[in-house]
Amino acid sequence: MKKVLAIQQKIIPEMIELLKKRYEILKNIYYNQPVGRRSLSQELNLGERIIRTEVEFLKNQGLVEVNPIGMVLTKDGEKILDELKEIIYVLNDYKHLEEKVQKLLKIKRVIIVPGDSEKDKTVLKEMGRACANYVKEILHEGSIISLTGGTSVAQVVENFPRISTKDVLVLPARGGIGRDVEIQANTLTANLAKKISANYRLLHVPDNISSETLETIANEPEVKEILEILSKSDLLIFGIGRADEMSKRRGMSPQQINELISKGAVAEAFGYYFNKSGEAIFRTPSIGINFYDVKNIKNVVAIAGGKNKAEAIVATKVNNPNMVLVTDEAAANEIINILQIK
Amino acid sequence: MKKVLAIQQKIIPEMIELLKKRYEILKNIYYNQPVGRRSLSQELNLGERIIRTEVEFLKNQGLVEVNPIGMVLTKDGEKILDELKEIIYVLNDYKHLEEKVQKLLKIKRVIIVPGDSEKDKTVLKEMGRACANYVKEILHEGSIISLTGGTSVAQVVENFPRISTKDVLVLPARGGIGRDVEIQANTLTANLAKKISANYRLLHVPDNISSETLETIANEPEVKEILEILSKSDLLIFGIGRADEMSKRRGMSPQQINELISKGAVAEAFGYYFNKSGEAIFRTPSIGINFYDVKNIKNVVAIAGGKNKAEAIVATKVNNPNMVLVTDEAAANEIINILQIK
DNA sequence: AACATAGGGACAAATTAGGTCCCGTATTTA
DNA sequence: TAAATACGGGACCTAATTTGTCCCTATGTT
Repeated sequence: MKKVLAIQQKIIPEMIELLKKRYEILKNIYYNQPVGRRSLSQELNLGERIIRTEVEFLKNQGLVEVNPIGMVLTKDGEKILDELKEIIYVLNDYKHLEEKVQKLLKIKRVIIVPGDSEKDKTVLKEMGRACANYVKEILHEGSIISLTGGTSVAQVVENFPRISTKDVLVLPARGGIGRDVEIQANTLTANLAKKISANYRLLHVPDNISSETLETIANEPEVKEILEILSKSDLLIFGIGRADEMSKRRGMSPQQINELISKGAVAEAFGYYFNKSGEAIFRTPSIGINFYDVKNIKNVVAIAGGKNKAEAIVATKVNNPNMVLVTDEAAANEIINILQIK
Repeated sequence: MKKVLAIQQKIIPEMIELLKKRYEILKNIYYNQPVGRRSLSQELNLGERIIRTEVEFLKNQGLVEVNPIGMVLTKDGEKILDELKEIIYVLNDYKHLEEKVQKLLKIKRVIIVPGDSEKDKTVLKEMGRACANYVKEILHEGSIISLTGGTSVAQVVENFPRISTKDVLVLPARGGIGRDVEIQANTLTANLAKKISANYRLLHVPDNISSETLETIANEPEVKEILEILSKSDLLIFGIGRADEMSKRRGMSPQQINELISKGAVAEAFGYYFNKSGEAIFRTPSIGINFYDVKNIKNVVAIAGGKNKAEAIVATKVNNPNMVLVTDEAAANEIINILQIK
């Protein structure tokens, strides 16, 4: 397969471009269906007419169905889309890219999804799906999964296939982070547990409270119990954020934010802020998984994409050789840029 | 590979035409190099401008080199051409075609080359090369190869790779057939022998002589010896011709030709004329391999292409289940037409 | 009932592809 | 040695295709 594609790239490169274009269109229809011609053209930055021509073609090929309410992929279309992913993967030599990033970050594995999640929302969905598939593979009876909040992890949950598991427990990695209920760790925990028919426990802690209150809460028997189980979790899924964005989203005061940034914080993950060297220089006052425990967890899966997250990804050093990173093409290339210049 | 191509046919069907076009161009440059733009455009029945655009592209890809004396394939170009053959092969599902024809003709194997040798001279060359490769594979120490004359067999010899063999003997299957020295069995025998550094013997017999003289010659000790070795040959390569064409080329009298055709002769091979039912109804007065011996030869390789040869191919029944046919796409399709209607 | 959004029709504008002729040059031929 | 041939490349015009744009009617939503 690799050989055929290499030959084709040499002899009919236009067609390979066309292949990518149609793949993008199919993918976008799939993730937004039912969707109209005009919104598609906006999403893809392609002229309306172009979309129209391509859609007409895809319709003739029986890959999309055109209804008055919008366009939908047919069964065939979904199948082709799935098969195209593999082709695109090989075409862009992601395997090679993955290995490169994996070696630079000195982690267990990197999974790269085509595209740029900043520019194309479906890429984030693909990342979620890729991550979900990976997690599904390593899940086993008795697994204790912990996860953080955030839009990326939300996509993992969203795209997690409904499966039935045995004796699996899902926990939030931290208590009450973020304001948007949809992407809070607790919400995601519950949703994932439902999808895989697992048990779950939640951690309810108010935002931005004093350290004394925090300690009191942490010593509550019920909370304490969860924290104990949490430290035994064998699978952690977490998103990586930029320090500037996350501190704002957490509702920190401008002074605090300034202090944080001036101290060199560039990344945030599971409540810790990291500087460029990968040192944890600040901890959000909350309860949850302990930084020093993370490095002993058997499977640590980070998810983050987009060029602007690259610096944060590089900075987030959990010092766990078992870490797996799910990211996108744009971030991967930028990570290489950052680390190879040094 | 098959799967990738199947997906691509669904999602970028335009690719196939383009791929074939560029393949044809590369192939034609290769077989005619150094060649100019204009003669190429004539050869391929494509506009001069279109050749120009394509050649410019191929030049940019580093596949052809453009000199003042003409265009030449680069090393890369040759490599790509070779690899493209495989793709074209799978794309057109020749494997399937080959099996179909093989079953219809009830022979051992059919090897099909893309294209139509009537319209494109390079196709005949490809057939020759394909045949040569097959023969090369089955050659072994002590092989006795016999071959007929004709343009097709000439291409086999022409495209035979230079190899060194041990104890191989090459013989003409028949004496003195045809006028064109270049494609006489004797010439081809000598040429092939040189290419594979084998021994050879020749059969010199004048054309169209009386049967008495023929017998006298056949009893000459030297000739007799060759005929005896000939009957022991284990590899026969022969071309198949149309009865009408061959009888003319052999210089038969109009009366004889008329008689032959009215008796239903449609095919000629190694000096025998066959009717539609595959019965040998006439034998050219000459000496050489015996029809009834042919069916006992271990490897019988026939080569013939072009739509108008299909009928002759079907008619030429040597009743040897070991026969292998090397032909082109056009003939193969026509053979199926003829035999499936019945 | 009004509104938003869907696909499809239509057509001009823009771009691209293709046909044709010419020119300078290098090589072969007379 | 000179003419002839065949080469690639430049130029230009035309045909064909692609693309942008606007409008229309239908359908589902508020």
